[in-house]
Amino acid sequence: MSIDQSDEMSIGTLLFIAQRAFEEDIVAALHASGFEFTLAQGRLAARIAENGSRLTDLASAAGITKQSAAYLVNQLETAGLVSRHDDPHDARAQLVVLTAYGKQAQKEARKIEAGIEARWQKFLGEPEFLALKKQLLTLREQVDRHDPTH
Amino acid sequence: MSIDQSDEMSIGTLLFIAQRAFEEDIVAALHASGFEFTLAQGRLAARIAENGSRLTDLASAAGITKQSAAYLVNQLETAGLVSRHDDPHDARAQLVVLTAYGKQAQKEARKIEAGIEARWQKFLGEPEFLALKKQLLTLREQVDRHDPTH
DNA sequence: CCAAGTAGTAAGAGTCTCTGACTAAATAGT
DNA sequence: ACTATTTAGTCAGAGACTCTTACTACTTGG
Repeated sequence: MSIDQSDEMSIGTLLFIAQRAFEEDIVAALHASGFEFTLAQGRLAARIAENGSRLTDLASAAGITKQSAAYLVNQLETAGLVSRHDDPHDARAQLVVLTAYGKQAQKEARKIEAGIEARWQKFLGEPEFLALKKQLLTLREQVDRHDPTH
Repeated sequence: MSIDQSDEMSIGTLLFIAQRAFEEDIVAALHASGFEFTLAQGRLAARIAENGSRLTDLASAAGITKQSAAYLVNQLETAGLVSRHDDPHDARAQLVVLTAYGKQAQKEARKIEAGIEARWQKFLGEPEFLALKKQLLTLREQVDRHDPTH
């Protein structure tokens, strides 16, 4: 975000435009495929690990409070996309796990994502697209305070 | 946004992480400099042209409804960052213009932005950083439905 | 001059997020 | 073991942002 003119667009604004276009395309395509969820729900669901994730970890990964994460997990649960299970190793904790339906949504989301990436790769050229991803990955290592590898 | 594992991070998620880090850094730095505004206010203010912008154009550029834009402009006006003027060429329209204080905030925001960009450039290397910006700019031409050059 | 389109407002609801305060379980240091 | 601290999650309430629907006023193109 910035306060500047549109003809001197900052990298923040450029990231914003690309990022939102990506998200909107996914939500629209998922909607067209019969899956109904919101941006915030999707962002959280995207961070659920294969064998389940703790609420606190999801919140941290998504960069929101655990209260906000709980709100979203409740909605995903109501929608039948995730279920909660007690963590066998910690009686305080739960594991949020994708249901079969949730995994179906995940599969569809991945397919849609791959389609968008393929389209973008065509716009930019393959080497440029791969370079873009690589640079964003490098950037993430520097800026993501929730990066699990930190 | 996606539903996938963190170790197979999509470009959407990577864009999200970088974009949010950028915005959060700016808001935090502006706050430290004594300017108080929110992400949404800043995103809108960033799109106000030198000689003023119409509410509808701001809304379109920011990708929100004109009602939402009006809500944000009201807040920016209350905070003394912008003022509204009648458009001399169209009695229906207004021009939203940065006040002197708003321009001061703009100047500060640009300085902060430049600092973040410099830091990122150091992380990535200059040619890689410039390539990143160029690729994002190309992407914008393809995906931004609100691009004025479309 | 009239029909259609455009700029902006008004009211109200929905979504997402936060802060502050809390319970219960785990853990570290006596 | 016992206690203090930390961690996982919940509850309640408020605030920020956005949307939809409906409207007024002005402009523009026949």
